[in-house]
Amino acid sequence: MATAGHLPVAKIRIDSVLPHLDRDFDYSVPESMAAAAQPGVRVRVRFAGRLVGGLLMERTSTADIDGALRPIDRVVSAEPVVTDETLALIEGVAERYAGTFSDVLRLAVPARHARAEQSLATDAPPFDVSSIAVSDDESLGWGDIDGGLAFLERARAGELNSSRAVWAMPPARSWEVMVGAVVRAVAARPSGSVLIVVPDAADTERLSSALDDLRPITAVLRADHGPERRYREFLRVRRGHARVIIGTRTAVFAPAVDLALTIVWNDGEDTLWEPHAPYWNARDVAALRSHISDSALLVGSSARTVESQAWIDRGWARALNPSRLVIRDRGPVVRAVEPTDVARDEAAASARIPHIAWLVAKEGLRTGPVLVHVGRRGYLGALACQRCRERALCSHCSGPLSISGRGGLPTCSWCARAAGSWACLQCGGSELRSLAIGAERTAEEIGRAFPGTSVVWSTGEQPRREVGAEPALVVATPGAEPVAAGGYSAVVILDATAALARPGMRAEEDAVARWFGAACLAAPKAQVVVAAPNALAAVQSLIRWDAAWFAERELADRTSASLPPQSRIADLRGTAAATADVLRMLALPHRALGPVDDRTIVIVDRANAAQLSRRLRAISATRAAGRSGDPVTVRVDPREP
DNA sequence: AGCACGCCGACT
DNA sequence: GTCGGCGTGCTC
Repeated sequence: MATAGHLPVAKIRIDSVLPHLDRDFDYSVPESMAAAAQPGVRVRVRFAGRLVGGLLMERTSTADIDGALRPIDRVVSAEPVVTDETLALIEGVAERYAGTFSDVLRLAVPARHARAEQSLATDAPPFDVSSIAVSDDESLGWGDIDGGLAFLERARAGELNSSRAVWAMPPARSWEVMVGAVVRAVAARPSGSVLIVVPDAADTERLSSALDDLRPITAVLRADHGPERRYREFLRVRRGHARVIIGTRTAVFAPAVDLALTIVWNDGEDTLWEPHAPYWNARDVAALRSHISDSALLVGSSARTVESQAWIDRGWARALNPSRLVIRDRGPVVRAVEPTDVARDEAAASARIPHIAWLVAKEGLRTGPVLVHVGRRGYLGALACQRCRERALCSHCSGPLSISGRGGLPTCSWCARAAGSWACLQCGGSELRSLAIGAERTAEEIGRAFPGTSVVWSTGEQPRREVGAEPALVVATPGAEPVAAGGYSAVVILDATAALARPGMRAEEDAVARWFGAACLAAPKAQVVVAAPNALAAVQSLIRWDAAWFAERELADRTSASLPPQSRIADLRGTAAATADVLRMLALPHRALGPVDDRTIVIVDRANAAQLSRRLRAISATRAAGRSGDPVTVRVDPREP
């Protein structure tokens, strides 16, 4: 078999989860494949005697090893599936999260579908960008943001360059309209792609509806589209037919041509975390991408995440906050009510609605729909004191008590001890009650408190996307709130203390994000009631419509506890001996917590952050190759340490 | 991961 | 004398 005359060597990355094989291997390029074997194409090669898949990284003139090379067995398709930029991104993510290239690649690139490849036109269909409709600035919401119109103007002028911004929603505006305005601004330019990453499939639909006139140049990337459609949309991006790319978390790797801007919406959502190794987060991948390709980045949320606030503090991104004037003029009137302020109306009392909340809802129902925001079904098991509603904690380790299964005993979710004779630490009460109950039952009970009112309910399993402007009680769980035409006339947030009492470092931040999400759906100057003590910082941030202030506080707390984002941590899971072995090999100034339950947390300061990732990656490779000791799973900056 | 090569115990 | 134990090492 003749070898290609020009650049006869191909550097191939093998599809393998083994960390010690995560490097390039040299193969010769047969003359017959010289044209097709370009960087970024999928190949099949013989490796350790077996035929395996691989990715062609680059063509070179000489090999790194002596002796004869094996030839590439086959070029699977001449269609490159990565660009120079996404190749660097995938490698960068593997390094940052101490994982393997192939683990990241597998998620970044959908499975090949030959029919999709053949049926898709080679050339982009014609589209006249001058036809893109631009609405007036007043209706878009960017005028409500300090510096917002200037940002939009720079996007229109093609002057975003590598700027990074973090925006928080102003009251009574719609995120898809705001995102849409920026997308249009970029799409109306003669060139440049814009990539928008959203938390779930429903959000891709909301956004693509708002951008309907851009459909010919829009691709939607989501996991539930099926292999053929998924790969076709991916190819439309790769071939440059789509300059507007909307998708869920893996879309952050989309091989956009000439990427100008990446937008991440609602960056605190847990769906932006990849559940498989190496457990990356789409916001942070987008940040890395902006860094690698010098493209612009816009991250936004109804509230503000601690991570994006840290970017602002560090001067890496600029804040685009709602103007205080607009908050005063259009913002909802937010009130905190004690959850123990039980309604005098009997039916409302049985539905656990605080008196003022009941009054506000009743008043709101005179003019339009009222949103009742209830806790998640998943916390059905959580327990609190019957008398003072304080969260019930284990007397042994202070873990949260819950009832798992039917008629089960109250048990600690941390140490698994049964709470035999429980007494409330707050008031000494001895009776337990369920902290939050399901949406369905809540809807029923709430309906009884408002006789003659139509009740609509929406949950994650059975979501309702929108409701009309006519009066109705809309009971919804977090993340499943329907949008109301013209906005809700009132919003009532129940189960607020339960949300704050959830275990985990992000409980308060998550609760605040959910409340802002619900409050954003209110009409201008609408009434919002949150059933939680007024003095809590989380509640204050909603009252003042100041998510940045709350994020600052959380960031300060995390910083003083040496937790990310101002430090970098790694969660090592494995036997005590194995994790100790990894720590020994680390050779980097660090602090270690544990081992507790086969988990050890390693903490390093920001100066050593990149080094920690690199070292852990190398250690994984060495240990896997030597088969020395038990395996250790590594998570860099996990969502919950 | 697989699959080689490699040097020590009980068997046709 | 050999068959095979799985330790160490490599895979272009």
